[in-house]
Amino acid sequence: MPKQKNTKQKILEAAIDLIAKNGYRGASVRKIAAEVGIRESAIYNHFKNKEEILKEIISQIFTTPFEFNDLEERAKKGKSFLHQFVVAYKLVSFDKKMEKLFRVMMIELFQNEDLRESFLEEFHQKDIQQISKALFIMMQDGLIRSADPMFMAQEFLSPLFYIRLRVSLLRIDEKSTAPIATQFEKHVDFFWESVAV
Amino acid sequence: MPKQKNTKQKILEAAIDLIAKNGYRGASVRKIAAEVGIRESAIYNHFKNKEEILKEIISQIFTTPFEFNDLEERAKKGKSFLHQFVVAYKLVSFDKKMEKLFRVMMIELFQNEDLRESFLEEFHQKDIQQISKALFIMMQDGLIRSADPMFMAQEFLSPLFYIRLRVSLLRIDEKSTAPIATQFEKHVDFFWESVAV
DNA sequence: GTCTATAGCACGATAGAC
DNA sequence: GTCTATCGTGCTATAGAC
Repeated sequence: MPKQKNTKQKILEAAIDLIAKNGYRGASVRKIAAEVGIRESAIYNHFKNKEEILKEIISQIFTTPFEFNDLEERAKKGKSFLHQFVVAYKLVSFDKKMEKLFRVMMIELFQNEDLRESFLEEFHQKDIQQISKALFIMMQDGLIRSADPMFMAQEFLSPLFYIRLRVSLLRIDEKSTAPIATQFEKHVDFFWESVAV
Repeated sequence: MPKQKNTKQKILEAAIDLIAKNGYRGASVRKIAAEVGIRESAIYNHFKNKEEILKEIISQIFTTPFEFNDLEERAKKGKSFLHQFVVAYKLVSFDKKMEKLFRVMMIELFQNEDLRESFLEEFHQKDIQQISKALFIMMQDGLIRSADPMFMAQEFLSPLFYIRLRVSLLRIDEKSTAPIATQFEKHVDFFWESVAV
């Protein structure tokens, strides 16, 4: 089934584009079909209804991108681990596909309960857990001062989220992100200075 | 014109409620009228069209709540100034009306260019400027370490924003915010420990 | 300033031919 | 798997009576 998958994929991509611009309600089946180059009725050969399209998109959002399998070893390096993490975070922030999915997430977050739960449990929690694990190791090794690792992880991550949000907003209007792009790295410096022993 | 204002106010309140739930597109003139208890056509005696309702709501969002006229004096007190700011920030985060407006802002942020500009220029910039001014004074007084005050202000504010976002999300589903509510104050402690000389 | 009535359009979805 | 045709509904907005 190579052709079917192709059309289904096209529908999903068109839907992501349109939802990222106008939200779920603004992305009508008509417009999605038009963008793909088929009729509305053809959509229903690939998805039961409009909501199924959204559900499949939402599942794409939370394919957690930041996972280090050798976390313990990396954490021993202290600041350079955090730096690596932020470089990966920055890359995702500027990746076109991921940026669109981020917009979809932010738009629908307040209107879709499933998405809210995934946000709090996956998006939020998974990063927190990974960073807090690393910070805990750094505390044991005496690299950073002692504190609640979970809370410290949130202090580390929330400025990154805010920068990402602003990057996303600026790029919608095609404004320059140059002054903001360096803030990712500046944050690591500031944070390390804040917690290093 | 006491009666006219009353109806207009009711329309605005109903619109805020509905937009906070379903977004601008989901808040139809029909539903707004039904909630107020009048017919759709009557709405147009108070607003030129649907968009005018949104514009008036947006203007309400950015009535900047955090302004200290005696900022210089307060800043000299160091941590307790930051604590005062956060208490005010927390109050706004839990205020019912402000919480609804926050939801409206977050929902429409990615779909409304005017709102985006106001967000970046008012919501973001105004707080940053005030906090950075205070931090600058603290640096001069040797209370905290030296750094770019604007950047440090952002490091102070962005975790607050993230906590506020999570509070807002939890409250939609009427989940407990008890564990999260204390994070506002914990953030001040953590931040002060990070920058205090 | 409210009502009834209605215009004109876009929406999601289905039936049935090819 | 795509098409044409169509249904029923909800939408914003206006006209005109009261």
